[in-house]
Amino acid sequence: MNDVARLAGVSLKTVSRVVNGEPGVHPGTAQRVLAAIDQLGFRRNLGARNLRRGSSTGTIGVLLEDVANPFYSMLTRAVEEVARQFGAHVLTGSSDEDADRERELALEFCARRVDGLLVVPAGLRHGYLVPEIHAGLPVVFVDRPAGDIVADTVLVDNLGGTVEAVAHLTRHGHQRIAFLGDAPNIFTASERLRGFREGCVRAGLRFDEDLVTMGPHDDASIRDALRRMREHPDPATALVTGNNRITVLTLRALAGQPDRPALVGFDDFELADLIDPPVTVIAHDTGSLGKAAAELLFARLAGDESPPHRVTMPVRLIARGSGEKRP
Amino acid sequence: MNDVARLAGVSLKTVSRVVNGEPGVHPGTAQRVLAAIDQLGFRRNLGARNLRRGSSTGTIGVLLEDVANPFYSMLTRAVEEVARQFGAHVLTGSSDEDADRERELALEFCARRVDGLLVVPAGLRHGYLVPEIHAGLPVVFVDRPAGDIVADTVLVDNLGGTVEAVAHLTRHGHQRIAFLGDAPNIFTASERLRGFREGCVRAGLRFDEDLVTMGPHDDASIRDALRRMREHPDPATALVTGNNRITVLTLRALAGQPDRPALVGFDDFELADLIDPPVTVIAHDTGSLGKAAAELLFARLAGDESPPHRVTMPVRLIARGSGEKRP
DNA sequence: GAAACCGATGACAACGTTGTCCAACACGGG
DNA sequence: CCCGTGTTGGACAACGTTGTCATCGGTTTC
Repeated sequence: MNDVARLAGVSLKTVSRVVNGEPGVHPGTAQRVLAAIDQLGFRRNLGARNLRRGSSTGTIGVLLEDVANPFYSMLTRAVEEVARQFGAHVLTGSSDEDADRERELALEFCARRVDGLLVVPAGLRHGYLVPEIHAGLPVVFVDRPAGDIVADTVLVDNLGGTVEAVAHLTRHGHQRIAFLGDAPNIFTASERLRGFREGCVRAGLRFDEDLVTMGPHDDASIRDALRRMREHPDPATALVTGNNRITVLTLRALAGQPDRPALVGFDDFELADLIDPPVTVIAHDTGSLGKAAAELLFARLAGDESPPHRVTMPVRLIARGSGEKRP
Repeated sequence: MNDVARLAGVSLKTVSRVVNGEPGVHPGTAQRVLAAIDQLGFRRNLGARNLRRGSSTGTIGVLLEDVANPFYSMLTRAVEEVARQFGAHVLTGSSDEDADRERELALEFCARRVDGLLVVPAGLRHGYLVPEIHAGLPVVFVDRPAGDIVADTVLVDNLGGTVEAVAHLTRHGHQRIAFLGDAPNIFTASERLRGFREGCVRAGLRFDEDLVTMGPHDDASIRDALRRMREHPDPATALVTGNNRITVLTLRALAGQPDRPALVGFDDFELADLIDPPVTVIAHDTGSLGKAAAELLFARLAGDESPPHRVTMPVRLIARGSGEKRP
């Protein structure tokens, strides 16, 4: 900025005035300044500006498990969209379901003075965020609640969704239903398991531990679980899968096999309708989830001081066929 | 930091020393300082630190079309991974294939003093980046080259891929092959069209304009193109689709139709193997693409001053069945 | 016992920007 | 001719941090 001032033959402050469009600069002078800026390729340092003005950085941090997972990338996109409306930008970080990494990233983002944080929590302890929240940093938890603090949270109706999945299968005559869920320390996984139990109870089915396999899962563990469920003395005729990744692993394991069980998967996914048979899913709008969370965050930034919200987004069953096979 | 100093009864500088782990601080003093830091929930302001030290911000910007597109989210993830190794973070922005928005985002990121920029260019003019590049900002273009400047670029073998797609189809007896491509102003789309032509020539086929339909595409335009190709006096028996989105739209349009044409799609996608028939694709490793680009960027940041590189990543045909149907 | 040295600490300027305040100047009215 | 007024430009401090250098006890060394 000094160089610009020198080249234009004006003072530093005048350049600042021009850059900020403040009134009270002679048009001719402004012209000279702009020319100098152009010639030198000057770009003002937003960091210094924010420091001096004490203003916000116009950046929000998004912490999630893996930006490459379609579920989260849709979420990120929705958040970016909202952020854009508010003139903000998005810093993303993948925690890989590792609480330490999540914490590390969160604190790093705080040190960069993000205006707010959107977190899909991996860990269960979030006490480390208390000082930040206390200092005025808005934090919204998405998809899973914070472990040990109360804060704004936007969830999906995990329980209702799995109850509905079981109901759908029983409506089509299934009595023996298996559940393939993710690691039980993950909130959504345990909620969905709870919903599965609840669904069984409501349908008057006997809840059978043998038919439940929780993760973490890979190709082998899925095949294993499917084999056990097939070889059970009273085998399952249908199954509920706990998230999009498990559903895909299951579909791959079942591909080409005769006598495939009926299936309802939690989470919709692209091409679910093109698989044979088309996959019935419990769908929730990931975009809306991200949008709701981001809007909540920006409402806080705009000064909303009401007590923490806890929003649950609805889910809906999309019947495509895979759940309708008769036992 | 002042508050911490006061609380600990030391000078500002001593706090700075503790925070930075500089030697020469009495352990007892350091203890007091750390206690004060903890009590006040102090977190140093990285912006101010970078300003004073003139050091880098440890942030790189990634500009792409849409973070929600699986192709780009895998790219982002790979970039994030490399960035992490170098202790950097990632600021993402979706340009939505809009050159103005891309420019706006790029300049905004520059004002935030990102250390480098990874760009999947939407526009064709990148002169606006020249001052920045000249000022030492490394920029790597990914998936598409810059319009009017020379810079590091990491591409995919678009031409070779489509040539191979056509060859695969002709090997299986097809003589009439259609091409469904994206908007011709998009580099990858025009390259792939070029490859398609080239493939036809090499196979000794007559290149027929009637069988080529370029985008932008939506559901209706795809159905339209498919209808035209079916109703052609000498109809196509096979088709090549120009990217993952077009492939999916096409699959959906063809679903349930009798007498489906053989198909080879550019870009691999999840579940391609589970569709009936499994979809033969020209695959390229998006992760490697992002990794290569990010590594190039960080090499520049580490001081590599060699002339601009232009890397082309290989593609490979994954035959799954959809390309093998006899005409 | 003085000189030299060491470890611990602090005062101060500076990074690039902007807000506050004042100076210089031209102009018009009395 | 003087004063008020409005327009334009500049000096200076401050944002939160760190690098440089100085200070100040206390200890070792000759």
